[in-house]
Amino acid sequence: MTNTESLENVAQELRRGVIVLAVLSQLSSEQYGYSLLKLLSDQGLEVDQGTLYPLLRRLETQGYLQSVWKLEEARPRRYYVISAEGKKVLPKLKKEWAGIVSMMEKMLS
Amino acid sequence: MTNTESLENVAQELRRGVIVLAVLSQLSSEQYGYSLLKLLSDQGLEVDQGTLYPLLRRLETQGYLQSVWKLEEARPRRYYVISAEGKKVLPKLKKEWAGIVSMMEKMLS
DNA sequence: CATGATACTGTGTTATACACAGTATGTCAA
DNA sequence: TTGACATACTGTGTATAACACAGTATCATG
Repeated sequence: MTNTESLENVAQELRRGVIVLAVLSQLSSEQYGYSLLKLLSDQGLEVDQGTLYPLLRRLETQGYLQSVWKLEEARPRRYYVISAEGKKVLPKLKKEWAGIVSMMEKMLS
Repeated sequence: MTNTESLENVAQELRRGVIVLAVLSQLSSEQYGYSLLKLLSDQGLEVDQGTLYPLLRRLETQGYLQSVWKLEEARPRRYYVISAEGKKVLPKLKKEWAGIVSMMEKMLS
């Protein structure tokens, strides 16, 4: 493992934590996996397919997301939206995040 | 798994990511495991022993930390400090972190 | 002297990210 | 029209890491 790879790993760990929050926050409007992937990367969060798709399924299993297959479009797509449960959790997560940010601000200064 | 537990899990994921950055930033001055544990929790970051100790060993293996046993004190303690490699990586991680924070700020607004 | 805080090691389990492979359709330019 | 590339998803295997849990032992203090 090279040094740059190793740094990349640690930096990755940092980014990893926010993926769930990012996904939940973006799914207030309906998205399918691939469009969400693009939406996130547009905003600066690069997520691998092999990470996002399993994550979506996991969050659905945990009840934070709902999904439907839409077959009427050109190409069949599985659309995800935040669920009622997810909507309850999201503001709590945002608060948690704000807390982390201000904590780290103090710690790093 | 109850709902509160489940929320706790997701919130935990969020916190998890910053632990490495927090640890590296705090180890500019020498600390032993337990004192670091207290130092972090004083600043609002609760980390489990079973998480912190393995993490310290891991970061040492990866070359970001150095450690020495100090036996001369009342009780033998393993002291950790950031290594030269760690000092190179830390500012890069801080930048990465700043990037994540501003990205999430946009995403959540 | 008992109790709780301190201080560490080690193991097993589970969850998770990610790599990798595979499938298939749409689009567009040469 | 065909080849390449983007789109869009599923599924499996593996390495890693957090965390629970257990165990050990010393120090401080009421």
